[in-house]
Amino acid sequence: MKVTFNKRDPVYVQVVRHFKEQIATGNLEPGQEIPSRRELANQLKINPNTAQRAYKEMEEAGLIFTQGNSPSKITRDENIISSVREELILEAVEDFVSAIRPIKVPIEEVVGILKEKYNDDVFERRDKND
Amino acid sequence: MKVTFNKRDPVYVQVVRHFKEQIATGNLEPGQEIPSRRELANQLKINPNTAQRAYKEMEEAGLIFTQGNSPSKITRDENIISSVREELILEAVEDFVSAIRPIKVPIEEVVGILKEKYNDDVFERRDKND
DNA sequence: TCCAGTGTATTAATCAGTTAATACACATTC
DNA sequence: GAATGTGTATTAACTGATTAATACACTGGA
Repeated sequence: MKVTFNKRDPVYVQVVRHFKEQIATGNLEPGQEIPSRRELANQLKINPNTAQRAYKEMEEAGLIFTQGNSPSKITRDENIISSVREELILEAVEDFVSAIRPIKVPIEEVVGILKEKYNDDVFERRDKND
Repeated sequence: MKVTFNKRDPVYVQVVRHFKEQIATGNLEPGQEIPSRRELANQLKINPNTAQRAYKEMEEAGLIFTQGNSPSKITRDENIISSVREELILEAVEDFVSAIRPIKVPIEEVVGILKEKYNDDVFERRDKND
């Protein structure tokens, strides 16, 4: 478990996003246990309350569930899981579109640059994340 | 002059971005006068100090220049202007790539969704902005 | 039993951004 | 020359979001 934080977005938002990505890619499986609030806080060097806030959001979104006082687990609801993936993709695309449209760049030019950048640095990146 | 603000980013940042877009598209021409700090604040319903901060950033970035106490003007440096366009595009693409890559979606699928969304709502949008 | 680890809740402190209130020098216009 | 409208600077207050500190209740196992 490792997350690289940016300074722009709130930490708890970034934590939620990280879990969503892990769920979307299947890296975290349905029913799988996730670290306790305190342990996550230790691992990521963040405050336990920040971890708690992230988990609370995920719980309310149905991404994880908690029984008694045992560690939370990833939801087993496949509908939720697949919609997480869709949501992440759509959100990224919509942000991108609203960023790029005001500049009035032809779509094909955008796609060209996009493909180029998408394949960039893929080797170093593979070392880091997988 | 009209800008729709989101709540995520600081207002002064959004103002700067708006001007960059206008410069990049040629909607604001080299040497063209822009509203005074106080007038911009009036138009956008923001605090004069926020307008001042935005202009200060733009001045430091060489996007605008100010002589004496007459209203600031768009730079006449074509290098800066074209690099603004490049910068906006590259930044958007890089943000998008780093948002989409962790989800491990095939690039062609992404491009498909992107093209679809890019052409979406183009009619209503045209009414509003042009 | 008791204790360590869990989830949960409450309150305080911190921080960035924004707004606000003034002030000053300058120049253009009336 | 006075007035108005520029740009610029300084300082303080406010506000909402975020993070931090602390406490409480529960439970499963040693």
